[in-house]
Amino acid sequence: MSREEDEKLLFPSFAFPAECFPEAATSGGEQKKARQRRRRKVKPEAAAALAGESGGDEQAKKRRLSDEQARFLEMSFKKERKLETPRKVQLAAELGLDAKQVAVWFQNRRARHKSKLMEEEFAKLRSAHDAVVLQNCHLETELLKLKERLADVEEEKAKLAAVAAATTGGGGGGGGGSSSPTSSSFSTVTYHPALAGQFGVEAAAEEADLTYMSEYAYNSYMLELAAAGYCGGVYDQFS
DNA sequence: TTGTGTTTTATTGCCTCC
DNA sequence: GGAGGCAATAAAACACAA
Repeated sequence: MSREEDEKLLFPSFAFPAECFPEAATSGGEQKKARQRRRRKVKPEAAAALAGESGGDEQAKKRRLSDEQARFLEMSFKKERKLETPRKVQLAAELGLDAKQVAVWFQNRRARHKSKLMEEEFAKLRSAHDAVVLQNCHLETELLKLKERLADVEEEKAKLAAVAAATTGGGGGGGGGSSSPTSSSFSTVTYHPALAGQFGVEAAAEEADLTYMSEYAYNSYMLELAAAGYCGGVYDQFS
């Protein structure tokens, strides 16, 4: 399985944007490609060295470090990520290893550390991304509810206008001063004249923008509506 | 036991810095 | 130009399920 396939399996629905990898976008990217193109074999002399000078019998080709050695190196790594030469030589002497082995161990340890950090960073980015997707979903739902409510209000408005036209046209001053409009199907909402303009033609475009509002802006908008007396179940949480 | 996946140790080639 | 770092990779060592 190739590395790319592997990564797709691990991170199926996520791709870092190109700007996350400035080096890949510049000559560094070419560098990387060149490196990937490279295919090498272990040189015969290196292979022989690995097999041991005595003809490569039972002599271990790769010697695993003892637990003690590994623990000691790990402690050193916690103290300092990179070794000055004298410290490297000292460590090697203390552990009975080659200075080169110590250098290689630190090199590999730094690589592991870096990859772990990247995994953590990836996890953080993914959870932030998921949170934004979720919030977007909530906002879309809210938008739908608002649109339904708007339609109801428009309908009520039309009915009231029709009633008003009928009564004024008939000439009679039909009894009593209190004329606050009410709604049978939308009784928790007080239709506020000051808001009438907001729910006209421009309102549709304005509402569409809700989808892209930040949570803060969205909440502020809802608070404004609540303060203006435009209250309903949907807005209860904001008032 | 064996096939397979993962981890660890080591090498190679390129780059940067002094 | 040599030393040291890094990315990519090879291959041994190890873990473990079947």
